[in-house]
Amino acid sequence: MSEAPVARGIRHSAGPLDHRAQAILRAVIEEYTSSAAPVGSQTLVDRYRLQVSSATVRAVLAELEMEGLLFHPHTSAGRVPTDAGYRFYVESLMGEAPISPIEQLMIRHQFGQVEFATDQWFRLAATTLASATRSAGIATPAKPRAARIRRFELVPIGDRMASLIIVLNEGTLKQTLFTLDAGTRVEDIEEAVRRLNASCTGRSAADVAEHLRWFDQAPADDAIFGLVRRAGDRALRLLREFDADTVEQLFSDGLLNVMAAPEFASSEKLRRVFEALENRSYFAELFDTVTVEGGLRVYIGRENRPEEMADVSLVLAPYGRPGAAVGFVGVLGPTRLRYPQAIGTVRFVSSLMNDLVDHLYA
Amino acid sequence: MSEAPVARGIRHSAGPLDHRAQAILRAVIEEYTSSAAPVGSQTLVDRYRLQVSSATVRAVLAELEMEGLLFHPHTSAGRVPTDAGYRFYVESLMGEAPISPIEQLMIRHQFGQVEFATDQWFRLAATTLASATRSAGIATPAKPRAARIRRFELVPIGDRMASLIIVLNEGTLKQTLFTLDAGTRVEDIEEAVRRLNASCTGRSAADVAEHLRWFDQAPADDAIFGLVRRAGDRALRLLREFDADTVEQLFSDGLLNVMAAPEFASSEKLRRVFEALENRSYFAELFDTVTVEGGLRVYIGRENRPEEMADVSLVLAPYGRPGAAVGFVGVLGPTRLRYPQAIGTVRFVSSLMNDLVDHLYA
DNA sequence: GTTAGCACTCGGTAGCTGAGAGTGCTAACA
DNA sequence: TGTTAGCACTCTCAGCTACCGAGTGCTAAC
Repeated sequence: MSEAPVARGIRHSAGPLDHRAQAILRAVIEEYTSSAAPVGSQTLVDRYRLQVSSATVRAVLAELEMEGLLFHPHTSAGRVPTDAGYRFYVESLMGEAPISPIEQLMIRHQFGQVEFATDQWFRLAATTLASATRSAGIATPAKPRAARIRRFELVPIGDRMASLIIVLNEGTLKQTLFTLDAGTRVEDIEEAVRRLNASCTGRSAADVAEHLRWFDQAPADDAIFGLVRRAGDRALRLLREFDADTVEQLFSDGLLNVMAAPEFASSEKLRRVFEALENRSYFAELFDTVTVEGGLRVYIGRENRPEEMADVSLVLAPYGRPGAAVGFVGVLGPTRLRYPQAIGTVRFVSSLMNDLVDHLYA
Repeated sequence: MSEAPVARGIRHSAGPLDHRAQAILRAVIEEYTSSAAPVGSQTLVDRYRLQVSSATVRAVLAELEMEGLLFHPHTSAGRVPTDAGYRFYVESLMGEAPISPIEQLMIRHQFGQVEFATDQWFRLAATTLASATRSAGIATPAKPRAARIRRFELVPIGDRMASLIIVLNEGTLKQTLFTLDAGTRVEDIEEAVRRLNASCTGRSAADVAEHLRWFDQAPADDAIFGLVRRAGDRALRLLREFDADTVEQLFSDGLLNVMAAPEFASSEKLRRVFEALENRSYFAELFDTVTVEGGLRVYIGRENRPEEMADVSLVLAPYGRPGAAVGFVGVLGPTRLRYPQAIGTVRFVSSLMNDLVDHLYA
């Protein structure tokens, strides 16, 4: 997996960049970020109060190109940042742009609205990130490493059906339909649930498997034991599926913002990005390497492994509790991303999500 | 709302089309559907075994154009069907293509896999429709007109939090976090749940509101009554939101298929379609007019009200139980849709969904 | 009513040109 | 030694023209 921390200053290059070269690189990136067109020496002199002539700037640009931080689409075009250029910018040049107090207030207010709706948290996170950065926002719910059972419920629906509900430690619900034998009595159901809860509460999938084996020795014709065993088996399968599934839900919003970017006008590049998003295996892989301790990370262009993501950047931050449940929030946009804003916003939203999760453990 | 039934044969035109004209219209549409390029007279003669010359075909094409069923992008291009042309084709010309037995089997098998996972049904429907028609599939879960409560649960999470769970009649779950007063006893919670269940089971939001008023007269300092009242209020709000929200969930899959179509290469049209999809109010409106009795409907191009949807067609079918819960499945693609297949597939999938819902009421 | 023949229309492509943007180099300068 | 003005050079892009070919619509003959 590619190493891509935000705040480390490695650069494999010939010479260090002097102050002026850094300032010019920064200017190129910021200009390109807003204009999406190759940047020429004259433009830089005009707009960035450089106290030198365009000829000097050209010399520096050539130097930056030698370093691999910029490139030339063709002879007579201006310069465009390379992935390495953005990386250097992100690590050493940019100032992180904290989100404005007014905007913070608005976002906090929105999160206040869904304080009690756990299943809305991550959706709101994605939506917020999308609208604040005018890029795509992505988010996953906080997911426990190994789910633990807090409670079972078995609610009859119609004559032969019941809804088997499993409440997990963090309040997450899992549900499955469950067929009842004809004439199953309500008291039997209640007793079965009581026994299930007595023996499974607080246990993980592995533990539950262990405990269910115990029921195998019970008399096969006992209605209650039968129920317990079947419900237990079903629950076990559900839990194992849940545990195995790293990216169970990945919500994204604001893909329209990305579509609007001129680099994706041709629709073919865009299509490939969408494909990469739909194929969640990349994210599963990513989430495995981003730990809560590691904090926020930035993946620029080709640093993303799938070829389809070569033209986009990803700012990703985990949230939650390392030992317990972890989720992710992030921003996805063209490599020409406004990194300071994107990083500031992702950091802010992930801290909000942290607060929400903390409430569950208070 | 525009009337757009599948199987009615109204056409406001000068003269009726003779057999040959119909055959030619059909050929144009089927050719255009697969080639996406304007169809010329010679192509028709070559590929559709018409026993006349291209000159004759040209005369007929001109006639069909007078009727408003075809049009000419420019003088020297072939013919392209108009929305009215497709409509006539759908209503009078095409044979519905039932889905192949092998494919039926495969689809049934997939649905068998999620038989017990109610929350997966509509997702699978959308995915199936997308891959079977190579267009976008859309689906909503079956939603009761007015939700009725089957059971309450209040499961403590951490010290001061609980998860308030409401099981609705069809087994749907609603959940919200709930703060507990410090030192709330487990027995009190259990008693409160018992009382809530006793007075609310089987009731709709309106009924519950009525019954909760009764608790207002209870002593304010009684811990159990306090719990009951707060939980009841919260539940009520949740139910009302649920009832008010027509298009709570709209799942779509296979938008990539639509992106691949040449008519959407320019990405701007595509963007507008995506916008229309994201803005669910159109679907809310649509779902209100499509009744279970009315069955499957087709909306072609500009028959869709939002301007953004002018270039796409929608095949939509309801499923579920008229009195109880209704959901929708459908296919969305370019107006150049393979209507026979799309309609056949939507019909098949909606009947599968019907079967699944029926199990809940058996 | 059908067909062959033909003139005509028009979009798309290829090729050409000039304008403009931006470079890299060089020689002069502080 | 670093900076700058000047200039030739390169390459894209927009606009123009010419041409090809697909396909039409009309007409006259069958």
